[in-house]
Amino acid sequence: MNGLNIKQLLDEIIAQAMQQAGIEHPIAQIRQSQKLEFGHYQANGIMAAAKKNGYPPRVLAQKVTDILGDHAEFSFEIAGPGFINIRLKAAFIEQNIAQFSTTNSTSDGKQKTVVIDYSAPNLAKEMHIGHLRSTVIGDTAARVLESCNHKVVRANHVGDWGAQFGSLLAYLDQITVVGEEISSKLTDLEKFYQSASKLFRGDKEFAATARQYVVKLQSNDPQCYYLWEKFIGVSLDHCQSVYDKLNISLTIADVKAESAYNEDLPVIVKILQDKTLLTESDGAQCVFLDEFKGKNERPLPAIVRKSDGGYPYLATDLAATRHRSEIINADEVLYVVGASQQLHLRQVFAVARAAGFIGPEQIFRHLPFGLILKADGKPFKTRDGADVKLIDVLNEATDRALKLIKEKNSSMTEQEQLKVAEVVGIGAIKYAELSKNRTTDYIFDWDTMLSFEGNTAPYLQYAYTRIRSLFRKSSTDPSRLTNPISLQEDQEILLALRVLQLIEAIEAYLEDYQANILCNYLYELARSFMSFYEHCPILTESHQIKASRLQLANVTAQTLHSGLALLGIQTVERM
RNA sequence: GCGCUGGUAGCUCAGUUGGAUAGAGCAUCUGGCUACGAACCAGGAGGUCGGGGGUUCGAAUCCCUCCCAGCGCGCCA
Repeated sequence: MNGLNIKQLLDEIIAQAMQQAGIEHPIAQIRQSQKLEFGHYQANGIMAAAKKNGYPPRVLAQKVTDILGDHAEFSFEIAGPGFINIRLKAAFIEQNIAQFSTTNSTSDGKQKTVVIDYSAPNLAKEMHIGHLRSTVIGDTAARVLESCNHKVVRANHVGDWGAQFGSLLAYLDQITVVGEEISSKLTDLEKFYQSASKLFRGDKEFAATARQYVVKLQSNDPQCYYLWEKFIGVSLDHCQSVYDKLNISLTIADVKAESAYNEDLPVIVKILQDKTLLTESDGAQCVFLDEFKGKNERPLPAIVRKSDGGYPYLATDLAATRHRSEIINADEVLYVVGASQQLHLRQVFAVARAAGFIGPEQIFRHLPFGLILKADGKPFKTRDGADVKLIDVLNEATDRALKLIKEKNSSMTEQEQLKVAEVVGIGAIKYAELSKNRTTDYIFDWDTMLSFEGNTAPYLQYAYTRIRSLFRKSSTDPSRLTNPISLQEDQEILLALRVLQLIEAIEAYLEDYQANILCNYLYELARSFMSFYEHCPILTESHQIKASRLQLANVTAQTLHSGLALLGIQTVERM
């Protein structure tokens, strides 16, 4: 974003004044104040600097504020042990809100190519609740980076290879009559998976056949390959329908499946061998790096080829690093993968670096996330121990939203109600996910997850509809508003300031891709609007005030809309 | 055993990298709808920040130690 970053501006102004006061390498430590009585922003760096230079903190603070003098845009006040509380003058906010635009983008000018590895369902299973986090978190990162004009490569590293496909293909072959359309057998995927795995467990003959199919698949047997391709196609279509319903920006074109790296696997091993990184251990080809220790301080291998000649997923992941580094030429690669994979990914990155697959300037980074748990702290499963299907969660969400809509607003057409239920229900799920700290486990409870009150997506969406309603009521076209915004009431000033802080939220988000920072920002924005809306009449005011407040409401709506869009959450005109 | 996470209000979670009297939502209590939309607003109550040491002007945050929970630690992905 290249809009005004107030925090950054203040950082420069205060640091410069500190320097003039005799501080070397000053750090102003500007923060948004927690309480209004401490101003809009505060500088916390005076005390540390004073300490370091042997001044009494308040004396230094005085010196700095004297240098700053009677500023046109800010007022400064010394408080407590040596804080400088900063207040923005209304005129300053008015002037900047007039230039505000949500479509401004990146600052530092450097466009990066960022690969984001996310979602990555296993095609041998139906998508379940466990896929929600990676999918939603990764999609947000993709949207935010794109909004900052970076080039984003979405990489959906789907599992489409390996032993678990043996029984599926054997079963598919068994139930398919020659000449019959295969996809008709796969209309109910869930039933298909269950039948296949039931046979695999209960029928020894079938299990043996299934194992043969694994071998056949790996040796590119034509019939087997044909079945596999069909199966993968149907399975991917199923995933895509979930993505569409969830409003995820992934498409079929973003799929780069595990099998896509099959031909690279021997090459990877060869390179490792040529670089003398390989050691044979118990028949397996391993890379031993000093930094990895297993149980009892034994060296921990990264196994790139198993003793049976097969390749483990570490080999595939290595091939993927090479592709992303050398072919895509990524500046940064983000892996949105569960926290339990941490050691694995550390090994992947370390081996890839040792082998030269990753250049020294390239950043490969794991963005871990925790588990979704039940209220009792155990992993989230159905009563009989099965995974909860993602599509069921989404349907439950829209059903609940629809029910609520029917209670609250029956004037909409059936079709509109359904549309709004989708937007509200799906928004609630995504927001519930994104508003929590990425790295920790969290409790999934239907009622809190699908709550439509308080700090939730519907609250933000509701704020948006209230604004849209204002424009309907007053028959005003927001794009025709050209009048300036005049800020009188505290609620107006705080709301306008919030709007201007969007850029700070985005930059804070990009530090560590913690979406809850964006959520918190949007929630505070919506709250500020609600407060303004209650306190400041709009449509009943004189022309000038009315126009100003409508203008302020309009930039708020734009900010809510584009902020929610970064999270992949939509808005509606009515709800 | 070793490593990585985490332990904050009754519940679910924040806490901008060391700042002021630790904040939200839900639940609970008190007010506010012949509506610029009450999916809301204004306010109250609720805390030994797992325990104990330490570092300093200042600690939920950094260090040490102990307790508890989750995850990971050679050929599943």
